[in-house]
Amino acid sequence: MKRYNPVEIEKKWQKVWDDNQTYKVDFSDHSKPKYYGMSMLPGVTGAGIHVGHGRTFQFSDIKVRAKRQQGYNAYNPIGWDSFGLPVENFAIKLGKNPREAHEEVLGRFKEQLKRLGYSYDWSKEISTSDPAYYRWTQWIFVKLFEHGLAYQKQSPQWWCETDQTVLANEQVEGGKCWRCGNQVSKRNLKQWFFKITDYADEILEATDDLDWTEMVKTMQKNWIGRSEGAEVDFKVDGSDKKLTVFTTRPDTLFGATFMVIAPEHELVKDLATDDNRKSVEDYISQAACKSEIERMNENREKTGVFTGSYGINPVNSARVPIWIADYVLSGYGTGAIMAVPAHDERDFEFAKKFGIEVKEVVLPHRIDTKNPPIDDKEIVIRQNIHGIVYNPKTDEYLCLEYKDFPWTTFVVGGVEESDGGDIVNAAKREIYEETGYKNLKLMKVLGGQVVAEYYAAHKNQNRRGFVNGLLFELIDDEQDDISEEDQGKYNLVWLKMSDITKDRMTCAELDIWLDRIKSNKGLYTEEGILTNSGEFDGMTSSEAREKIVVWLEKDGNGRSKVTYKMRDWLISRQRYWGAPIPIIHCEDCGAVPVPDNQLPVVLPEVEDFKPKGGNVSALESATDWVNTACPKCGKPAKRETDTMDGYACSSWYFLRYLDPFNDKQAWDPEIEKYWGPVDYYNGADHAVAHLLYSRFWQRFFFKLGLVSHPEPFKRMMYNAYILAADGTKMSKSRNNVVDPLEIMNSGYGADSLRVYEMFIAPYDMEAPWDTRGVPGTYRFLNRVWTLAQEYIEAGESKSDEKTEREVLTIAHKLAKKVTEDIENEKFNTSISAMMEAVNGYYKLKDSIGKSAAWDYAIESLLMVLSPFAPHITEELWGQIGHSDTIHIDHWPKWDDKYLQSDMLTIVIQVNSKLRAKIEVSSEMPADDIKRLAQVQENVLKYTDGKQPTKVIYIPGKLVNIVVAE
RNA sequence: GCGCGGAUGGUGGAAUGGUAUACACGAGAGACUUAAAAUCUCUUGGCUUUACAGCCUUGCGGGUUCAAGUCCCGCUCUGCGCACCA
Repeated sequence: MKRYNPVEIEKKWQKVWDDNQTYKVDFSDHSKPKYYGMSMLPGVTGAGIHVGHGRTFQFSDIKVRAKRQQGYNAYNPIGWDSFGLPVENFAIKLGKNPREAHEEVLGRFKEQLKRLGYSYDWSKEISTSDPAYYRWTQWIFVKLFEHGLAYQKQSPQWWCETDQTVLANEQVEGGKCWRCGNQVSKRNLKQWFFKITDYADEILEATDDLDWTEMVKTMQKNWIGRSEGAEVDFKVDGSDKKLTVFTTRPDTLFGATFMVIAPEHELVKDLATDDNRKSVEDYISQAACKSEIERMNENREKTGVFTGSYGINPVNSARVPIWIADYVLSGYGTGAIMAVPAHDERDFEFAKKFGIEVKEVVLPHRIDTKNPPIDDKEIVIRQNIHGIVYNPKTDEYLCLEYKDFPWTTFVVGGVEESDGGDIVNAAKREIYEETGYKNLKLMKVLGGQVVAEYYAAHKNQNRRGFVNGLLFELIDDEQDDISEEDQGKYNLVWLKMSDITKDRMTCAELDIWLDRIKSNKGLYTEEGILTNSGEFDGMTSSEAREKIVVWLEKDGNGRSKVTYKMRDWLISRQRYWGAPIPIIHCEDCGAVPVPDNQLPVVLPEVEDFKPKGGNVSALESATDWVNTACPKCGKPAKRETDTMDGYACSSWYFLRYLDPFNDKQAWDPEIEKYWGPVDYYNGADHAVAHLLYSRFWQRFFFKLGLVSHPEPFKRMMYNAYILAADGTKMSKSRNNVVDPLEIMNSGYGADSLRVYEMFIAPYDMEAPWDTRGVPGTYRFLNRVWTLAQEYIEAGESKSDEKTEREVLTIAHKLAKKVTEDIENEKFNTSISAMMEAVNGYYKLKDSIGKSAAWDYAIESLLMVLSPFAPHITEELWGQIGHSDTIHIDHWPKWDDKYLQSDMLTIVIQVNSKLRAKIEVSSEMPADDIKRLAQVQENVLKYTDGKQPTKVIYIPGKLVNIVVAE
């Protein structure tokens, strides 16, 4: 018997696949359905991939392999993300030119990928730093420029001191550079941007319909951060200027007691009065020095200065002071806000610190669900108080439990004339009258009023109560008797906080009181009913919001407005290793795009490519290259010296994969129409960068008619991290990586590793790496090998009909299970199913041999295992007598008639507890099964002679006998 | 703080509302062997029990249901993302 030698057979088959170009795809072959799937473009930085990457590449390979076997013309592409900061930094570390550094380690990557047996079409390999590729990246830049989607702007942007370049928002993670992990700061520079915000709405809207991992969709939606609201113009008092603010809460406009502008706001100088100029200027220069990180780290303690100017609130002509503070961001909205301290936490903090008025304009609103208002009944307004009495000795609260109704309440009452309109007096009086307690200390007034709506049955009217809650502490037990009438109505009870629940208490606004007893927040930031808001009083927030905006629009003082958190994509980099931005700056003509016939703008060779620092791009030194002629007027002009963000290169590569050698266009739209869009099995990065940028570009191409779908990735599944032995994410920078070559070289080979990578956990769940698991899958493949060898060596099968049937049941079940699991992308359970099947075959091994059943069992096992372990299956496929490759057009069909066996196991429960199991023929009628179930010995023990109240039968599964206990 | 996940044996993990712990790893026992490795077979959630069997168990507390890991309500812990976005 031949022994399983993975190292030998893997080498052999990899060469055969290479020589035969087994995985080469002919795009023009439309005789079969197509399948296009891929994983991320690998970046070549470092010694090679680790097993975490392996899991990602593995996954798409299995998916594509399965499709290829199922009769698809299936394409699994490969290429290299070779431009950009990561590669350049890697080169600097190596002390080499980026091109040399890249080429030096590329071989290692290729070796790893080939040794892992991925079914890439190597004949179509691409690389983003190849001029034949970036010629088209530049062409796309020019197209964007022509459509007004690439523009230059001076503005404060993230700057990484270590990497000496600006970064996009998406490349700043928690205030740190995505590459080097050092803190970044802001610099005010003139930079190139792609106008992704133009597509924000479109992208956002399409997100819900994508067949993507939900988490990524959520991250993208949050990143885009759409907010609906309004812009409101405040006139500046004593000036013809106006200050425009953005707010999502126009319903709180009457509560604006001050305004705040960002230190970078353009009106800063105009607003600072002579008296305040010095302090304003000091504050601005201070804010400019402070890094963004420092701003964040200062525990968000609010700082700011008064400008000396006032704004006029268009709704009520209130004169409100204008402040400058760095908690208002210049890049969002209009860089200025109206501050409503009563209804916004940040404004509240600021107002408290600087002693500014807090004006409440929105009251919380609750409708009593137990006694809801009835339509068409009169609405009566009441001023109410809730007196909540706390006994610190027992840690209990005083409540009234009514005798005639299922009501429990705090002390509730109205404010009477005799109280002088004072809610504290009213509450004390009511507590005394209803409970007799005399000695109380006011702890706190529980915030502002709350509006509670309910139906008062005894008066047949709807009531809208404006309720104040007051918390008292009991000083001592001294108590007078209460009236006999009241004694007949209710009992006094003391309840623990844990017993004061929504179900027990008759109080629609209970949650608000409990919240306010526990916390000292003192402000209400949600929606409610308007108060102190002139003609809008009594309206709900949503109603008022609309009416106020309409009212503002009429006088031109405001308009509804949508704002996004997402900013435009900053793409210039002051670094050498990237696609040069194809722009020529001419003194007369301005920024002129390089004409198509002059593309590519080839990246010049320079002596010293290292970053120069101080906003100077590395390409400045290539003076021969920089100095050129304006394509428009011919006068001397200078080339743009910034290069493009590496993400630009990787935003369209899946399109180039479909036409990698085209030198007339970026890709042929006809090919894309047939092959796009792609299924994407992505690594755990880039959720808001690459995946968003690509969607933006694809939509742009779609508008130009260059692609047939508005979305680039039909299915996108996002894998979770592989954790290293130390429990942290596996990565080069943490120095905890496991090299797949190491495992393969230790004798287990690629197939065992591949199977283990998929077996370890579902793809979208993070999983700790444990190399000790590989021998387990190696053992499994060995068992497959042994099974096949015994099958080959045996003659005619000696099995009887029953065994044949058992073999077929296992085989057909397996074919169905693996086919479905692959479709549903649950590869870990398909491997379990294969292991189970092999275990089953082992039990029947004595009968192995040539027969219809065993032929099918062995062949179908090899076919379903093949995407996971392509080498061993190809080898055994040949050994059992096939001359073609297993990897094309070989997938088992199953027949449902083999899936069920003749006998069923029925579980019998008594009162839902498992008491017996019976084997019955699948033919047996339900009534017979129920009857049989009830006479089982162990069942009788528990039914104890009683008649069942119910017998539930779930066909083919279980009987539940319910008896009274 | 906000948003999105996760929590099941010693470990990784399975379970369309219907036998919880599949499949593996690890551990233990046995067979083969001069011996070891490899291989094969069996055992393996906890407690009680010679056995039959019983009780308990899916982070915690409630609820719905004949039946809950799964659905609903309220928590705890944990991972990830965003974070002064008005």
